[in-house]
Amino acid sequence: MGSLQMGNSLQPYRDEHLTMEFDQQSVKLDGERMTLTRKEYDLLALLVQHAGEIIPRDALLMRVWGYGAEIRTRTLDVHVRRLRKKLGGYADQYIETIFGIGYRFQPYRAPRFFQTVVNKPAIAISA
Amino acid sequence: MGSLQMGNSLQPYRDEHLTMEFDQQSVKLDGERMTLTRKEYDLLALLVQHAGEIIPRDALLMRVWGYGAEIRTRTLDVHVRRLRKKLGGYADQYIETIFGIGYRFQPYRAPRFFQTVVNKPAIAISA
DNA sequence: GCTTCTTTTTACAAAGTTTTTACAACTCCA
DNA sequence: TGGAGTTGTAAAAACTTTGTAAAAAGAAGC
Repeated sequence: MGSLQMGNSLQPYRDEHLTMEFDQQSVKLDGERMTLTRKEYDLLALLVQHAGEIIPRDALLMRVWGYGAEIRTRTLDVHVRRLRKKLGGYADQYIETIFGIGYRFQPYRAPRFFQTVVNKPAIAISA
Repeated sequence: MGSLQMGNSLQPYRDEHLTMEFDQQSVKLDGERMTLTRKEYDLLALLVQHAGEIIPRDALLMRVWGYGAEIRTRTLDVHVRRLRKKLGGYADQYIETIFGIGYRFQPYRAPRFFQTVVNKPAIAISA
């Protein structure tokens, strides 16, 4: 408990093109540092930390923005868009839209056959 | 916002070709993930959860759509059709029309001779 | 004050889903 | 076997959700 970074000392994420070191807040795409704004980083980090799992919009808005269910906003969509832009050609590969539910980050070339990760719920976080 | 499932942590359904995990909202046909829309999923889930039992139209319209008896609509038929399409060659095996009453989901190769399952009423749910 | 960068909102377009419509095909029973 | 009632089906319409560009609002530094 009571650590400076509240429970964010997670293992780095690493795949063919993307690496993300949570303790340094550094993200690299094909070796080049991606400069993300605070919200962009928070959003990507949350998605990546639950790679392979669907995260509902409610949950993203709650965890990244602190918004409750009553708030109606498009800021999540706009941030997803900017993340995708910065991810360039890999955008579609990485950030998947689950219509009517939310988004899912998929590790590079994660086989599409296995849509969910073993031993983890399909919907990772609830709002 | 999206009301997907309310506390339905039921046992998964599993047979020769079809598996359905209610807590993950995942449906697989011969190992391949079936992508269903919300209403399609809700409808199939209700039918599968009462496999072998007839569910009247009224009950389906009430439980999946919240419609009362006074509402006249063909949306149930259309959704059944789309489910059957996605079930491919197994459609007739799985989703049975009970003329004048409703529909019944039958487990794969469930014997047609026994029209009702032991210890269960022929008509599962009432509206 | 201005300037720059970030975030949110607005307004509309695009995509996806659900319902209705219209008619064809089927079932049941007098 | 004929016809009323029920279900199947394709296509259109209605509706909902997501994508996108641009403007507005907010925050931090000079």
